[in-house]
Amino acid sequence: MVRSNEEVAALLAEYADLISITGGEAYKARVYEKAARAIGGHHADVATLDVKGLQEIPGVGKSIAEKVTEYFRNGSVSAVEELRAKIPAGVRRLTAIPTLGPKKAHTLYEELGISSVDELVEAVHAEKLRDLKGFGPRTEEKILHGVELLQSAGGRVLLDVAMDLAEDLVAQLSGATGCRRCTYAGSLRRVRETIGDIDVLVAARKSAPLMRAFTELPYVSEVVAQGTAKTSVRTTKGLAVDLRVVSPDAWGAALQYFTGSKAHNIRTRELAVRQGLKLSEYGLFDAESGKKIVSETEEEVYARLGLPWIPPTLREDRGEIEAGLRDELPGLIQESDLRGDLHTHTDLTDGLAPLEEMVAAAAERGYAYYAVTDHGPNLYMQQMTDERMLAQREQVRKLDGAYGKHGRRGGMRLLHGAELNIDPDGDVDWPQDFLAGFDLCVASVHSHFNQTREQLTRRIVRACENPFVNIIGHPTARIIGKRPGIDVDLDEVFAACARTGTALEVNAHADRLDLRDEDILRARRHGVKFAVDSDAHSVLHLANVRYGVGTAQRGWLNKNDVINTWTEARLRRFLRKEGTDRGTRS
DNA sequence: GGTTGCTCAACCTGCCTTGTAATCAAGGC
Repeated sequence: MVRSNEEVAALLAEYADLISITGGEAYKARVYEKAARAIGGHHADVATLDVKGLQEIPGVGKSIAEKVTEYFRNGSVSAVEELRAKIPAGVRRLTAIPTLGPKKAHTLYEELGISSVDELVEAVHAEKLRDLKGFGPRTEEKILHGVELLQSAGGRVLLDVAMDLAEDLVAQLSGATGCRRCTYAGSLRRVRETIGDIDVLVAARKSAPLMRAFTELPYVSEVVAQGTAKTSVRTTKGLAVDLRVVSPDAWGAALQYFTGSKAHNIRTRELAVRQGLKLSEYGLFDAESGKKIVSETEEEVYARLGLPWIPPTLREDRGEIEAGLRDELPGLIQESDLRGDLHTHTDLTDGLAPLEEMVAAAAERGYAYYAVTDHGPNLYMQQMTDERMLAQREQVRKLDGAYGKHGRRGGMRLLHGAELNIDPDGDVDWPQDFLAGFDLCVASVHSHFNQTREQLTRRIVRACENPFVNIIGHPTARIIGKRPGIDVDLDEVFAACARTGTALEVNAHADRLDLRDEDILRARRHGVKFAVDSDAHSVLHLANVRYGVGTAQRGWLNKNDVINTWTEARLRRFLRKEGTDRGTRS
């Protein structure tokens, strides 16, 4: 995301919160929330736009456009400052506590002057809340509990953690009495990079046995709410899980509804309304007669709205409705399209498994080719030398062809490569004559993350211009929840990649997912190619490519965009950087 | 406050589920 867009999005979101806390018009708050999302996801830098240009962003009208330009002119927005003066920042933070919304936060501030989480905890212990209207002993307990959760878990978990739990839940509930169908929905089904809570959906005639089976699972530590339609629990690891039981004939409508996203659902709902229909989790109905039209499958629901079935990874209101109406949805890349993995490690450097084991596991996955790319010598802790790298190459050449592809002839081909370190100047580990011996090179940033934007941009562009660098590994170097991405002019990097025939990685490791979906969308417009790689450091990691494929789908990639879906011959041509202005090797 | 259909007004997805005490707030997609 462009940094200035991020700033403006945060400012507008804050304004929306302040409006709801001060009891302003609900619609007004919603409009600012919507504009914040639209600007956050906008492809161009909003700092470069004037009022007219800003108004072309959907959801941004004259008033918001003027506030944005005011922000870039003065560094602040007077309307926001006025509300900030009324409501201390800490009050807004109170609403992050589960079960405590804007109304209660406002009451706490107005009546007791509470403006921070610490003050709130103190007030609860002093039993000051009891005199307030709407606050009872249970509310006090819930607030303390909510604060604890807020401070321990921090909310969202990584995709792989959520997926492991969800798949187990689905397996368990599928075996329960009366379960007709069971799957996970929500942001997990859309393969978002982090998951706030897991939504599990079951089709059954009677809900009670399912709810019971659910709450009795061994890793359920707390039942937050239990009803006939919905039960919410928290697991021993602090994850929130909702189970919803729906009637089997409403399965499609419910799945569509609970998969979201909210923004996507708003759009589908609008489509329904315009056609005199009403869409809810119970089905698609005639608005006048109330007669149910369809609800059993997602395909039927979408079809009746005039849409093809939309893959969950696209359901973010990023143009998928419009594309669907024109019947121009992309043919998304699938995991089965991957013919190989181009970024993996062995125990020669920081991997856990020896070469033979990694290669055997790759062959097991049915790959047509597989690249071994251990770290070069510039990451000092890896203790790499020319001799060790060349010895590995010899070993790779010997194994090449020894592993069959599903037992068929013409076995999996092995590529010998390296993951080079892009140093602060944009140079990499070895001189060109040594690099020429590799089949491919991934180059990545591993240190000096705090250089200036100009330095970082130049650094990566120089790496792209190296005729032996084929893939930029985890391009922003972010670690989700731990380290933000480097401050780099991605548009300049994308242009350099397109110009030099350098692919960008979609690193599939769940704590990286780098590039991220939004940036993939932008890069694609520059004509960049991608490599969806596991960056596996162990046999188990090879399977992480599923998250990379999900992320690539969220970036609207088809298989032609991804070099490791190509045939070996086409891939090798790309690796030689032929036909680009860096096609000087070989 | 923005958008839509049509010049100013109507509409905004819209309803469900749950818990708690307050006759409503919070949270969900």
